[in-house]
Amino acid sequence: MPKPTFLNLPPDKRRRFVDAALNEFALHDYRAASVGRIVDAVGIAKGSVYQYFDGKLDLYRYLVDLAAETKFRHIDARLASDAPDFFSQYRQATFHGARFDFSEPSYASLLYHATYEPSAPETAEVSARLRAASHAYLLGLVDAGVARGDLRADIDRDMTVYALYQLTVALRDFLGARFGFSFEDAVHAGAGSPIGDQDLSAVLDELVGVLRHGLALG
Amino acid sequence: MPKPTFLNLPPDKRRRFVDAALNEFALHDYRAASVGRIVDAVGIAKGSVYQYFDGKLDLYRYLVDLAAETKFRHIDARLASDAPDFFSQYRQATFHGARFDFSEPSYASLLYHATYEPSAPETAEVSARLRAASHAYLLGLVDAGVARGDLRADIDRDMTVYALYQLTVALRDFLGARFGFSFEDAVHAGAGSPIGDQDLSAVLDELVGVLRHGLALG
Amino acid sequence: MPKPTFLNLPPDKRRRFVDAALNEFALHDYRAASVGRIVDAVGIAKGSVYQYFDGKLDLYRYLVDLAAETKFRHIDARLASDAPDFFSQYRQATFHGARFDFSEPSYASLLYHATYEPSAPETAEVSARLRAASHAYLLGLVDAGVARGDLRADIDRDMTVYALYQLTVALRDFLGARFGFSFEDAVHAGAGSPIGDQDLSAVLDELVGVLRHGLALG
Amino acid sequence: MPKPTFLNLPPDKRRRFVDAALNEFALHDYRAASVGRIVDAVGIAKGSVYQYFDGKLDLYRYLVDLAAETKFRHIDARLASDAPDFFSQYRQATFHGARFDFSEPSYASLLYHATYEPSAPETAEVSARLRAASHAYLLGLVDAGVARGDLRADIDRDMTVYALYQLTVALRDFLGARFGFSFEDAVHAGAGSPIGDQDLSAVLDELVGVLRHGLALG
DNA sequence: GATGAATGAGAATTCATTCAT
DNA sequence: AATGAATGAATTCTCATTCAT
Repeated sequence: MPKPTFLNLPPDKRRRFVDAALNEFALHDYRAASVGRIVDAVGIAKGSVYQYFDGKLDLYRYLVDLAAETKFRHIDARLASDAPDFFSQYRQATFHGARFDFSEPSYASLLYHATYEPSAPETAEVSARLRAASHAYLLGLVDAGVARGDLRADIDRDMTVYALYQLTVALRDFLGARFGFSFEDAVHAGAGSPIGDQDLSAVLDELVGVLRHGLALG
Repeated sequence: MPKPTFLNLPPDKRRRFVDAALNEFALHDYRAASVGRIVDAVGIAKGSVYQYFDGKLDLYRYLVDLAAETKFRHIDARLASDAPDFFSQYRQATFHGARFDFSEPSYASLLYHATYEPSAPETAEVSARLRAASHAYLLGLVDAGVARGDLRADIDRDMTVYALYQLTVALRDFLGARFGFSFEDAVHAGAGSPIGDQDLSAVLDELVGVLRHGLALG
Repeated sequence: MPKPTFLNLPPDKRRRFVDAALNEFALHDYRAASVGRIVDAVGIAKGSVYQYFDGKLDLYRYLVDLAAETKFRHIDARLASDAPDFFSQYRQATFHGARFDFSEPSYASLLYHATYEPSAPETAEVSARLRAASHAYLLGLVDAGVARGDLRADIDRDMTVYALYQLTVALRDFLGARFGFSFEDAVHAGAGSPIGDQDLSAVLDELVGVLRHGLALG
Repeated sequence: MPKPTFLNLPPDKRRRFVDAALNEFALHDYRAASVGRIVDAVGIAKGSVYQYFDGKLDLYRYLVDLAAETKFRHIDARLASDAPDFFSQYRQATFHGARFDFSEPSYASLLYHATYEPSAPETAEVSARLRAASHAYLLGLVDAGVARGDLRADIDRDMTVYALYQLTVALRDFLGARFGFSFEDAVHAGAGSPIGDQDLSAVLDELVGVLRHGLALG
């Protein structure tokens, strides 16, 4: 948890600090991220970080939570309120999630790292929390879909959630590969929507198609 | 690439070295893995590592390639030769892949780390090569499936491969979560097949069912 | 020396500050004591300490002097006025000193630290002054004892004082060891007289016996 | 415990390292002692210290043990073998102990610090071991004295040991005060016997006299 | 008078790599 | 071929003190 000192900071300074920290953790995983580089980038003293947070892990935890909340809020704010079926709901959420990732590549990369972070045992709890939040979100979607009759009632809910989660996360890599886009570069370059909505829509159509009907012929 | 010195090593010594190194990289990601711990485990001098390999990265590259080849060979050797359809082929490959992971948890953990390794920029190429090999393997399966008429002809081949790849890799986590199994513990404990063939089969049936027919009702 | 700011403080606030500071220096030696922990305990700003005192050393000096004066006053107030002999005088002073230590473990621990404080060169002068005060006190006792004929006239007065001083200070450790008592715990727990007057008397009888007649047989 | 690396060091280099470390811990207590200053003095890399020892605490432990053993050995080697009475035994041991302290002021100061070291909780065990060794040594002397009839049979053995211990340790300060001698200066200046045997003997005669017959007249 | 954010030198420790033997 | 001691840059974290508000 950030200390009061951090919360009392002038908004501009706080923003510059968060941006630099975000950048560092987007470009390097937990172990490789360096407190020294962050303070150099912001132009403050090393000790200040420890006035703001309890230490590197505390800062990391804050950033991951911040990124997750921001992304979820971004998505929720854009979901159509008229209840469509499960697949279009998932499609919408994924669409806006991807758009968020493009516009905020630092958040996206941080979350990606955090998802697979094995670089330090002390981060396990952070990763677990992040996964749990995503799973809960998807489980809600799936259960509603089953209730509404969009999904087969006999599916293994946990496995379905796992599959959806993995496919959604993997979208990042797939889009990168297909459209020659690198989130790492984007972290340096700042935002920019390098993949058009049309392209993104096409990919999602394909993905949702597979999810809906499977791969088998007929 | 291993230096000649390494290849000329007495097989037993070489094996002990590989085992210890495997263990280290299974338990820690690239950055966190320690050359010192490896030499301590084997009981050789630190300098020897640099007589065998160009450095930590070179050793890592060697181990990842070794693990990948070993796993692929293990799977290929067990695939039924009479041509089944795509889904049963994928099911078989995945089944034997999982069995391999259980019996060789060090290889499995190393490969898992390598798949998501972002801890050091210098490992990017190793990870990329590993992914490329897996993709090529799956792409072969998919193309054959399309040719044979098992799969719809209009699917996006790359996306299909991506999806299969992710779901296959994620199986590790899913099985761990469902059956309370930890690969990290297994690395310490040695082999042992903690999940019965029946349980594994049930999970794969479910997964293949989804892949075949999708999630939608009717 | 405390600055006027400190002396003008509302008595209650001043007391709370002194208590917290006492506690800190009782639990840690000079180097290890933390200004930050003190202000946290009192709930004031860090800068205030520097409005009250010139710095950590100045505060430490004040506390040591305060503790020494308080302890001496405590003892003097309880000494029987009818002049007994030297040994019963020393016995009385030591008895009340020990009682003071039990009832004010923070003062006691601070003084103990200060007696042996080598953790920072800048505290040397404080320790020296503390010793000098104790020595002067004991020297008065000894000289009176010689004058009165309680003590041999040919003793080395300085050495006698040194011996008395050391034995008195060491009493703390001895009582702790014998009765399983920890001043550090007492600092946390608050006062309480964990060693009964009877036990204390028995120990002092023994000590005074040795001082009086020595260790030799017959 | 020193690592093999340290034990395999060329004697000269090892000696230079020990000397520098001894100096550092003689001049500063555990907390205040700086690994950095030691390596600067020896002219080696910081990392080397961690090739030799597990860390600062391990090094400290080694030095304290070394100093204690060296001092005990020094004393034991000089004790007259013909069994005198308790008091002359104690006198001899103390005499040679003091001579050792003068000739090896670094050892002496280190041991003095270690005796009263409260500067870090992690050193508690080292101090406790040091005290225990001294107490055991003195207890042996006392028990033999009682058995031989040199000491009264009704003395409190533990208290007697405590008293002897304190007085012996305190001799350092007393001699310093009486003869204007500073161990800290001596650590810088190197050895030299600043106090003649005659002076030392006179002090010890006085001390032993008090121990033997007490302070009381007649 | 009080505040508390900023400072920055200093601490211990790690570890891949080198190279003389 | 093997050794293993030496390196030194890099890491996180601490804390008394200052000073603008």
